Amino acid sequence: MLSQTAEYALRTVLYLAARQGDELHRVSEIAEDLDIPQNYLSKTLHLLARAGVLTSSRGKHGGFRLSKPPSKITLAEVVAPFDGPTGARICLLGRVACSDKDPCPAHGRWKSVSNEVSTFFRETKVSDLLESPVARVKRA
Amino acid sequence: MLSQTAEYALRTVLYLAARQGDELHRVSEIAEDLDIPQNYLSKTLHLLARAGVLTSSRGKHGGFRLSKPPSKITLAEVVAPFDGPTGARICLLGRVACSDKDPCPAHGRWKSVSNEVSTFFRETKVSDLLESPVARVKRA
DNA sequence: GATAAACATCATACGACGATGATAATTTAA
DNA sequence: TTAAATTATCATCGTCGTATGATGTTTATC
Repeated sequence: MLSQTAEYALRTVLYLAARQGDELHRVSEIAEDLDIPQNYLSKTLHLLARAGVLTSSRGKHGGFRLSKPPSKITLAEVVAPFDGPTGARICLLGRVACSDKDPCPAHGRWKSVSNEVSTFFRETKVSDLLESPVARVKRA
Repeated sequence: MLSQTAEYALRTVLYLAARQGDELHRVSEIAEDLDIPQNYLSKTLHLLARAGVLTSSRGKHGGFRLSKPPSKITLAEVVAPFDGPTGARICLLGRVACSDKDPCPAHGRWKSVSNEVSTFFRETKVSDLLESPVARVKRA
C-alpha cells in the first residue's frame, strides 16, 4: 500500500511522536531502533523536513524532531512527499478523465472504496495512533 | 493502486466481457483498441491464461477469450497474478506480524479501511462492472 | 583553532517493472 | 507442402525505487 520510503517516514514520525519532547533524535539512533538503513533514512528525513513535518539541526548534538504537535500532523502530510496524494488517483482503470459525469465501468463501485482510503490518510492524525497500547517495539 | 500490468489485464477482461460471445480476439486487435503495447500485452494475457481467467488459441484465427462467464470471475482473480493478493497485506507499517492480538499502532484504524479494499476485489465480479455506470450500488 | 559529531550530499549499484524487437512454434488454408 | 497468421518466447533496454559507501558541511566542545 505504501512505498517502502513512505513507510519509513511514517514509522519515524510515530517514533518521534511517542517520545514527544522537543529533544532531537539522531538518525543513527532512529535507524538502529527501527531497523532502517541509516543513509537512506537520512535522505528521507531530509525530505520530510523540507515538507515541514520535521525540523532538523546540524552539527554536534543535532538531529530531528517533529515541527509541530502530533495532533496537527495528518498521515497524508507524512506520506505525500513520497507517494503523492494517496488514494487520490480515483480511476481504477487509469483513465485520465473519469468522473461522475464521464465514468469508467468501475467508477460507481470503486469510488466509495477509494474515498475511504483517501479520507483515512487525510483525516487521521499522528496523535490518533499514539493511544495504541503497543506503540513502541524494540526489535531483537 | 493497481500496477500498470494489472490495469492492462483488467481492461482486457472487461473488453472481452463486453463482447461476450465465445469468439476469439487477437492481441493485435485488443492492443490497438485499448492502446496497450502489443508485445507486452501478449505476455500479460499469456499469464492470465495460465491463471485460468482466459483461454488462448494459437495459429491462424487464434486469439483469446474468457474461460468462464463474467459472473464467475472476480476482480481479485484478474489482478492477483500481477499484484498479488490486493489489500491483503494489512499492516500499514510493514510489520510481518501484525494482528488483533499483536497490533501495530495503526492496526485498529487501518484494518477496516484495508478490509474494504480487499473485499471490493474479492467480491466484485466482472459482470458487476458491465451494467454500465450508475447502476444502483447497494452499499449503505 | 582543532577535533569530533552529526546532518547533507554525491556517486554508484542492483533489481523490478514496463516496454520493444526479433525469433520460434503452432495452426489454418491455399 | 507451402504460406500466412497468430500466440509463445527470448534477449535487451530504460527508468525508478531502494540501498550502500564516501565525501562535504555545519556545529558544539575542548
